[in-house]
Amino acid sequence: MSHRKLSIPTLRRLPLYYNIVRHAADAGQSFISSSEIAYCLNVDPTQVRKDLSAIGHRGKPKIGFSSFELAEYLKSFLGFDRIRRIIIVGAGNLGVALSRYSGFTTHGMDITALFDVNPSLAGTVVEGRKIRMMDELERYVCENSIEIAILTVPAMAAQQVSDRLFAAGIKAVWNFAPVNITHPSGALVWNHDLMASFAAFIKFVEDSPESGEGHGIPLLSLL
Amino acid sequence: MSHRKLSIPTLRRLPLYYNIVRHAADAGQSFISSSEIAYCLNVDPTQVRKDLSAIGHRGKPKIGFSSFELAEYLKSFLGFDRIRRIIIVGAGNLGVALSRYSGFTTHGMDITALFDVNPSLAGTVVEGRKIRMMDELERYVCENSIEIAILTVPAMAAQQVSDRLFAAGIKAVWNFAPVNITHPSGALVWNHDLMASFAAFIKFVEDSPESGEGHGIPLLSLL
DNA sequence: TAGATTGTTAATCGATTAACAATC
DNA sequence: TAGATTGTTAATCGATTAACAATC
Repeated sequence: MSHRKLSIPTLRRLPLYYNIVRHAADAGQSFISSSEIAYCLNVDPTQVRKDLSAIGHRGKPKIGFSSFELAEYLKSFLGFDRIRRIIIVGAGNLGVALSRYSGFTTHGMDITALFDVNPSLAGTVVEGRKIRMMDELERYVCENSIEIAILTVPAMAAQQVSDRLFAAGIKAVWNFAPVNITHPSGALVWNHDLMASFAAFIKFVEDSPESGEGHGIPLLSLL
Repeated sequence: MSHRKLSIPTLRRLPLYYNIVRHAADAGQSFISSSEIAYCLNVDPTQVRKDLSAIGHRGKPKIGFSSFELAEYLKSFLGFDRIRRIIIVGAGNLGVALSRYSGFTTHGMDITALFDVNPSLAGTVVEGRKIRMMDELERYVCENSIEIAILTVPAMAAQQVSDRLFAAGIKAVWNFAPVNITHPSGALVWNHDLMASFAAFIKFVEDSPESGEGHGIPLLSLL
């Protein structure tokens, strides 16, 4: 129980374990071993056991982990069974694409609204959600106690918009703009620079020897 | 020169350095120190110097790094000045959003085509590119010597589509589907599971003490 | 020059992996 | 039972950080 502090690598692996275990459970497989999970992700089986142990889940020696139980445990631990209200700020290509992504809903993330500065988008309905104008932002965030925002505005506007979000009470921002955002203590920014990620990937590919030894990279750390 | 093998963490930081340095150069700042770069990303200045040293770039003691020169160096090192042909397979929300993202073009990534199974999308033009049907896939990849594909198909189809991509000669896949893809040796798959990343973020946020000590997380490793 | 910043070697830190007893 | 798999402690590995001489 009482996980003191999970490392970020562990935190990143847990959702991947969930995908695998959920899939096994759905396919009717009763038990799954740490080796099976580890093989899928190309990590060490010990790593898997250690991570699961860290969040307080016990397996059965000789048998493995009950797929269904573990899936439910991870689901609960990761909070996929609880609803969280989230807003998307910036209803451009990416913002709209994310708002249409069904994965959010199935993982308990309720995207309650989209915001944009462009008046021509006012009232446009995307996936059942009306695009709101930026001048409604503060009131909406306060009245609905929103704490998490996905930021998909242009880089130039990211800092300015973030300042408003923090002032309105937002505690965490998932930032897709390729800029560093300064933020008050007590708030968090998790940068997700798609281009930077892709560039690192390309470079990795080009630096790799022509004949990779198949499945040899820790896919994981590359998330 | 001759960087033997850059670590993945280093590889992920380089594009972020580029963003910062390019921005400084564009703003007319002649020189930038490792500390300035490090501060923006909340990493250690030594880290920055070590990374830059690893790719063979030298700074000037007492002065720092020439913003313009470093920006150009990183641009060249990361290959942003060379054109690479890429295809997007899966013209759904995300695939279309990515194809519209101008960042690819400005970083030398030329998205030459989109593919989808949905016949009703046949011929639809997105950002000047015609959506092609899957039966053209193999021929297109071969004839245009495409080596990199962005995979934005539903999870269920990911493995099957990947098999076709590898068979056609694709060497690297940037996979957005939340499933592990088995691939032949010599090919690489870089998973980019948006939901898993977001889930780790949310969990991190909820586990953090209410009063974070502002800007205290290594934003970096969280990319 | 003196002070500031680089480049690099050495020390630290933490994550991954190995080893192995416990167990169903 | 014997064999397989877990859980955990110890060892390894590699990335980050500290220390400091070199330098403009």
